[in-house]
Amino acid sequence: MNRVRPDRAESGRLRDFALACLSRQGEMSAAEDQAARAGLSEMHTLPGGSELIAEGAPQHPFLLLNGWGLRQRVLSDGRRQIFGFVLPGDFFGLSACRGAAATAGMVALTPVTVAPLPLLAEMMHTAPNSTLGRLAWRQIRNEERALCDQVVRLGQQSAYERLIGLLLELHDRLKEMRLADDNSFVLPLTQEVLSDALGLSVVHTNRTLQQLRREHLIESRGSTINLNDIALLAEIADYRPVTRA
Amino acid sequence: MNRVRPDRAESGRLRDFALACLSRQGEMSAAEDQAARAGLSEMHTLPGGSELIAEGAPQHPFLLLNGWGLRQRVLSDGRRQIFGFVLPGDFFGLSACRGAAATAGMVALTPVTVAPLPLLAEMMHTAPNSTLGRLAWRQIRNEERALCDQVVRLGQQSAYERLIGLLLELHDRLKEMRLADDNSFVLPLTQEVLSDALGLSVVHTNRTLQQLRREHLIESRGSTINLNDIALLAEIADYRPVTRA
DNA sequence: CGAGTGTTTGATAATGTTCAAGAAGCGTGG
DNA sequence: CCACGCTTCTTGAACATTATCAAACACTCG
Repeated sequence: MNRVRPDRAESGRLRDFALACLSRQGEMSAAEDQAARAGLSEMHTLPGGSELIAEGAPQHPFLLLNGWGLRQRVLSDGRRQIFGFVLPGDFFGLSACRGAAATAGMVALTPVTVAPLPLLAEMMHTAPNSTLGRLAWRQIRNEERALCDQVVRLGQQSAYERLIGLLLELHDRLKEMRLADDNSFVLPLTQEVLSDALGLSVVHTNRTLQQLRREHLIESRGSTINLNDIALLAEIADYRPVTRA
Repeated sequence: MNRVRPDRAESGRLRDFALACLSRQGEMSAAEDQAARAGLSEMHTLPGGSELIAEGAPQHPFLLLNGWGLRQRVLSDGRRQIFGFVLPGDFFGLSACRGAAATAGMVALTPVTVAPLPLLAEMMHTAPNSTLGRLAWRQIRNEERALCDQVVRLGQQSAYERLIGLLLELHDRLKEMRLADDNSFVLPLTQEVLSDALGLSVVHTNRTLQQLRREHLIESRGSTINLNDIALLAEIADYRPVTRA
């Protein structure tokens, strides 16, 4: 495992980011704060492509501080389905059943910085009304909600709608973490990854993206993507904004 | 609400079934047993088509004693995606966050008999290691697992594979509840419902079913369906048996 | 029997995939 | 700074899968 510690300035920035995430649902108790800081002091960076959780393996809770991950399953013939993306500020490695095997693999898409938060799994069960406990449950619920959205996309929507729906979801989630502008964000995904998430071939994803660009619904410079008319996009894809209460 | 109480013989049978479901994960404490019996004494039957939980509405925990339900979302243009089916012995109306809005609607597909179990939502948080608490979590985890399976089906599999995968899942789950034979079961679904679950048109579902029959992989008499070679079917659909530990 | 719902069929069209190859971008080492 | 190799993106053409439309048939229930 190619673990590296982020440099001093970066690690300070990430610690602040983490503490903001952790107290989004309310102030942490002294004990929680201490546990969180202990976890944060162990933050480390892993290269893109690292497998953070193997499907079916036991899992431990982490907070993603930087970079993108994804949750996936690989079929025996090599096909891959991506369930969703894990963004900075998301917790991962949580399960409703303590110590249960992971139902999905978790892989780093870019280099990622993560911090272990073993207490999260504990508090989820021992102190469900604590700040950390509530965070953990909220994460599980948000994941369920995102999975449902994914099912609807794949089951009922056209390539065009699927792509729009996913872009809107990512934009929403990044904006909530203050990692996106009002109508643009950095999308570090190859078209192949996008395709595996949307259940499309790479070629078709490419052509659908081109169509969106031709229609001036999106623009892209490098990996930055611009959503030109979010209200219109949302209507096209029947998008329901995430209520991440 | 067209509530009806099941007749005496039926209600006794269902009570026994429920108690078996409730103690599958271990014996209930005296308090749990009492709460369960209180809920069971309020069991009632609703006609097919009843909406048991509205999407986005607050939800309360129930045990499904008889009949089939489904979890779905309806898009604004009328398209419907079915997330999965709720079978006898399943709990529904549970959420990781107490009092959270339902992420999916729950509708009775056939007439259903249900029993309220308000304690389940409580114990999930207050006594996570109790028999009922563990049951509740297991249910949430199983739902997540089933949702992932559904995403893989819709995203990566052909109509042929999807249909097989769903039939195998239903058979497995029914068998676990002793509601299916070794290789046959009653499938009370119209092809339209099946289509909305599989993300296919009714016509295509029909033709795919015919193909399976032509190849002698399945047989059907009325609504009873026969899986003729489960091992082969499982291989075709890359099916992973549900570990409902 | 008649109405309604569910299933089956054929013909045609849309959507998406595969294959193959070329162009563009990007990091690395000389 | 350039050349090289690699990955990613783009394009065209042929093909496969699945949807849509329209109609006939079957079954059940009142």
